[in-house]
Amino acid sequence: MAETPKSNLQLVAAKAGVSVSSVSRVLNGGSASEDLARKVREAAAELGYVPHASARTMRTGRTDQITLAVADVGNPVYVQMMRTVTGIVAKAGYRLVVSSTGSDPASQIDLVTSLNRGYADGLLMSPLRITEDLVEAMKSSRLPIVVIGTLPADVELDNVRADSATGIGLAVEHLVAQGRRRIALVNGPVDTVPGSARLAGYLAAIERYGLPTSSELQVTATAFTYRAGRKATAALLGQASPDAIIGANDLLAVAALKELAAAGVRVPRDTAVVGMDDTDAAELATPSLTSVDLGSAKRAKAAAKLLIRRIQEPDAPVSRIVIPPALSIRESTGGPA
Amino acid sequence: MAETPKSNLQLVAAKAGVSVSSVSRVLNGGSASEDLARKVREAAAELGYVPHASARTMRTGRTDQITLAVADVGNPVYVQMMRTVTGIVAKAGYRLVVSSTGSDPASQIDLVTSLNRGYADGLLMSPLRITEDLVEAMKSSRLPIVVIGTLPADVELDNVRADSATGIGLAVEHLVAQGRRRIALVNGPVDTVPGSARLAGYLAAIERYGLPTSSELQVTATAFTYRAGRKATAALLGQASPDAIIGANDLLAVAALKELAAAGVRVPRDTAVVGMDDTDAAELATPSLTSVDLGSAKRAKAAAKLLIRRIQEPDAPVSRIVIPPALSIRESTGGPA
DNA sequence: AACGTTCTTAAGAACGTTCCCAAACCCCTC
DNA sequence: GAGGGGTTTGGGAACGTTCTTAAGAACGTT
Repeated sequence: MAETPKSNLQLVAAKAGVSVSSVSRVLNGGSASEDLARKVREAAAELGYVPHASARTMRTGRTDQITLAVADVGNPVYVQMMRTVTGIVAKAGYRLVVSSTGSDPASQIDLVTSLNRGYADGLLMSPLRITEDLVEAMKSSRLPIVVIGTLPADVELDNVRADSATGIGLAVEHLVAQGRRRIALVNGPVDTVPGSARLAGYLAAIERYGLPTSSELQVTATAFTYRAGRKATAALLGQASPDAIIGANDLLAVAALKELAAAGVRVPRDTAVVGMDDTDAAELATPSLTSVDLGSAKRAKAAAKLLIRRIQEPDAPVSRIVIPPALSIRESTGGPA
Repeated sequence: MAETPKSNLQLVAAKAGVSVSSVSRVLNGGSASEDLARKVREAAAELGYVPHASARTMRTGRTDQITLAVADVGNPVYVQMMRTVTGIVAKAGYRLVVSSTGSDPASQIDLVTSLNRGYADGLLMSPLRITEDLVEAMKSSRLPIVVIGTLPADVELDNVRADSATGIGLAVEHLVAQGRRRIALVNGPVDTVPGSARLAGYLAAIERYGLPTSSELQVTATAFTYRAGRKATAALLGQASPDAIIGANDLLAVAALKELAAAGVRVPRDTAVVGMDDTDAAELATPSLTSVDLGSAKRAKAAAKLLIRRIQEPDAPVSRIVIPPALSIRESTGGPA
């Protein structure tokens, strides 16, 4: 390989015949005579000088990195968030470090404490499960953290949340308007933040419309994944015959679509299906999937901006932002092809 | 917030009543008397000491970070790679920095040179387009780079490549065995590495089986995305009536499925469809998608291991690994439901 | 009791940068 | 031509860690 020699300020200074501090000044846009600036720039270019990130961090305390922690890089809703956040963060001059934590609270606590190691200026996280310990760790962090998702009311941390309850309300309203009455829920684990929120929203909406609230219409997948969704839907179909199914996220809903197709049930004629998150997967499904847009892209965008603001103004008041849901109607509930 | 005080070795040393170097020694597992070790550990725990990453990097030259550069975080094949790499890399004690470069060569060159800033110990990249400049930049990098994808033969860099040509051969063989003869290709941009490889593989296979090689059977999408795939397939159907379509990746193939459905063409009865990459999207599609497994997970795994090895032994001989393809047969070519 | 050996601890340099502060220089005015 | 202001440049400390080197303590040997 055509080795680029390792270079530093000192070498550049020597080559240009000036002092180290002058090189630093020129390269960081400080005031300098034209002659000096030219010499420095030439020497730097010739040596292929690039500043050493850690050394700079040490001196300035800034890393120009932001960490995004997600439970599962394979979940399309996180993919959507990553895509959005990458853009925002890059525009503000930060690099994005993506960390896949799994759903385990312990590894998330690790992540939060390791933030104090100083390899990021801030943390963006969307925890699936929130424990007291995690909240404690987040509160005592020296570096800013913005949570994408719901937090207990008394926690003084910036956060951007969805409104699952209203979102499910939209789905139920839409289904009821089409004459559906036996509306089932294929949920993810209820000990997770989205899982519990969606169950509560479902129950509230069902009651509001005076629909049957049989426990046979509620099943819980072991995870928010396609595979778990297939199993849960199979169990559901074995114990009830719903005329509509709401999946707690798009993957579960797509799984329901596939399981219904395998069972010979026609969608939407016999059973309508609604997903949540309105990810790419909803559009790609066949039939395309009506889905509750919980604003994941907007949430990610708002959270990233919030974090960047807080890094710049650590003492700004705590913000809590709620992104309102919307319904994207597609074929799986009789919408346009 | 319950501020954790900022702590460093000096504070811990003062609290324990010992020297800074002793604290460092104890915490890094060097030899020390039991008494000293105990005092140090107590003081460290009490202050909630965590070592400062950049300071350590400065001294040791290691960052414990590995960067993975992908063109598009939304492409399921990259998602698959990310998932695999995250695991391998974490097990070896590295954090993963994911960088979304887009398909622009300039930003990839930026990335390579910025590697010399020293915020990662190595780079894993899967470039869509390879230019001379990019190759030059990669060759002159001081830090190890492993390329996932095909490189010009004379480039002395570790790389792990797929065998698209053989992969397409498998697809064509499978289709021909079912009596298909008008086999179309929905390709991505041909100025990309996968795009050109797939076109070449397609042409070779078509010729090998003595099939008609009409240019009307070949269309090129503007990108490897669903949306571009819909347009390209629509154009294809306007100019030819293929009895099979090969998509250059799963997203293009899913787009073809949807476009065929919209046109009232039955899959696989009228037209069979094959994708490439064998991602989650293939299984989730309806009908489920036969797909050429180009070993993306295996490639990512091999590349990550190669990079870790090279970081540890910079002078190891250059490795070129080829992962053989396989065919996952599903409903879209008449496979099992 | 003096000396050598081994083990434990401490002092201090170094990594590459930024930035405060002081030195050097230039130009103008009296 | 000496004094003053302003601008340009350089010296050197500091960030927090690791690691080399050396000093000191403890112990055994002659």
